Amino acid sequence: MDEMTQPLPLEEKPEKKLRKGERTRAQILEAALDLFRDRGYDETTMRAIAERAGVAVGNAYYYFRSKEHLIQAFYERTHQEHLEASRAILAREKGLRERLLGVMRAKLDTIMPYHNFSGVLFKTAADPASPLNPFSQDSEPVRRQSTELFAEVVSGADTRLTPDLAAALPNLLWIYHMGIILFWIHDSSPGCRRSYFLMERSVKLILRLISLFQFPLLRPFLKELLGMVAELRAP
Amino acid sequence: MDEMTQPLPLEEKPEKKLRKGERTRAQILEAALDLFRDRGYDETTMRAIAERAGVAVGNAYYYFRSKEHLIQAFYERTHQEHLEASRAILAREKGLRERLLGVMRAKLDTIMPYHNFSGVLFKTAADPASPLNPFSQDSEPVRRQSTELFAEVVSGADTRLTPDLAAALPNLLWIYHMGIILFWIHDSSPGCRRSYFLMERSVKLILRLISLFQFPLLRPFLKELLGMVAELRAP
DNA sequence: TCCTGTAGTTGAACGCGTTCAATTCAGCGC
DNA sequence: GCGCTGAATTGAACGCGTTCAACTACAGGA
Repeated sequence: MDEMTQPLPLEEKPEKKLRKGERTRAQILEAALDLFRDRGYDETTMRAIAERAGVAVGNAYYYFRSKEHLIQAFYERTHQEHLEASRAILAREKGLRERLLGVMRAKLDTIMPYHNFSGVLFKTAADPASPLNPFSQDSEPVRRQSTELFAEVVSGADTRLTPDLAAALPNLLWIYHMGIILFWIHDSSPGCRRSYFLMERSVKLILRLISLFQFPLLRPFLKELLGMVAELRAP
Repeated sequence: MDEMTQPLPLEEKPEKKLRKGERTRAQILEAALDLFRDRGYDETTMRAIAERAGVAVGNAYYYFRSKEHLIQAFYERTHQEHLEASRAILAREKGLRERLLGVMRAKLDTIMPYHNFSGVLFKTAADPASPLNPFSQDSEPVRRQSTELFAEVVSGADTRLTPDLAAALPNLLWIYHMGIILFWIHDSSPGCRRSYFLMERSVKLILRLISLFQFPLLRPFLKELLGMVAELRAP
């Protein structure tokens, strides 16, 4: 119901119709999200979206390159919601465990309302050719923001970490959180409680692992793990 | 080039045309896989498949419920190829490291020719509603066979393992190998060498981890990890 | 006021996956 | 041979996402 996704009025010309295209774009997006929520993605046609928005089919393609790109708008919306929910948690909690747990729980809470049709959503997201897939160039901003969030989870905590581990953790945690989401997508337990269970237990395990890595016995192992990740990130 | 995927001649009637439908089915599948490999999935039309198979387009739908179901045939075929390639390796190698490395390398070698359209493969596989997704009831047989393969990798090795770890390893290794495939799908490096690199390095790490778990210091951690996995498998 | 270029808009048309009523084929009892 | 039944096969047709040549609206300079 709220106004547009990327409302960037660079030049403030007249008050009312500062850019006609932006209004049309918002109408199309709103129509699409409404229909997606009501009927599901596959059951919503571009013709129906255009009709509800009061424009011709071709016009929708003037503002959104494809039907999938309409999903991306939704995707970014939940992403923003998660960032805001996380900010409150990170301002409150200081322990690494509480911070990670809070951010991960906020993530699941944010996407929970959309579990029904998340399948189609992430189905397209899993395609390497799709602009929606989390590893693509197209979604680099969202990925970077997300990784920075985990960087703040780590850096703002009162836990002491070795520099190399602290540097690698944001990316490792981002991959970890993708794994939890992948599990959640396939989770059909009531309320997705298995996903919450897995998340809580695995967060516990991660913190245990982190503290274990303080022991000199495990340092070589950690070194090798971090070396591998570093080499993969810089081909 | 070889003959059909599921050649199960239950009744041996005449020699040549024991079941006409089976030949047609094989022709369609062969045409589809050839075209998928040469042009990719999206660029291959059902009309092109039918034409190459020498049948009408509707006939393809008599044998395969959808274009996606043709993927499943591919999935099972590469799976079988991998099983056979692995058998030779497991008969030869006795070290756990060599066995796991060999099986994982065989996996990548098997699916490499199809890297072009593997994206679509995982795209459909990621949809929880799809019968193709690796966690579904429908693909349980393949998943079980695959897990049993990793069970043989572990049980046939000369490495000594604690019983609880040995019991959980097959499932953990199956999940690990899914992760490698996920990386491979998004790997655009020449010859997918990054995937091979990740696989080799991570196999090393896994064996290091396994030997580390012999130390009493890490036993509680292992216990907790195995406990979590067990609880997730039996909801 | 007219001209011109750009942003915005249209809808017919294309190729696709998929469906299905209609048709042919193959095997079997008589 | 005949008739029957189910398997196999056909191809036109449907609805879909997407494209694009053509059109309109409008701001700003001459």
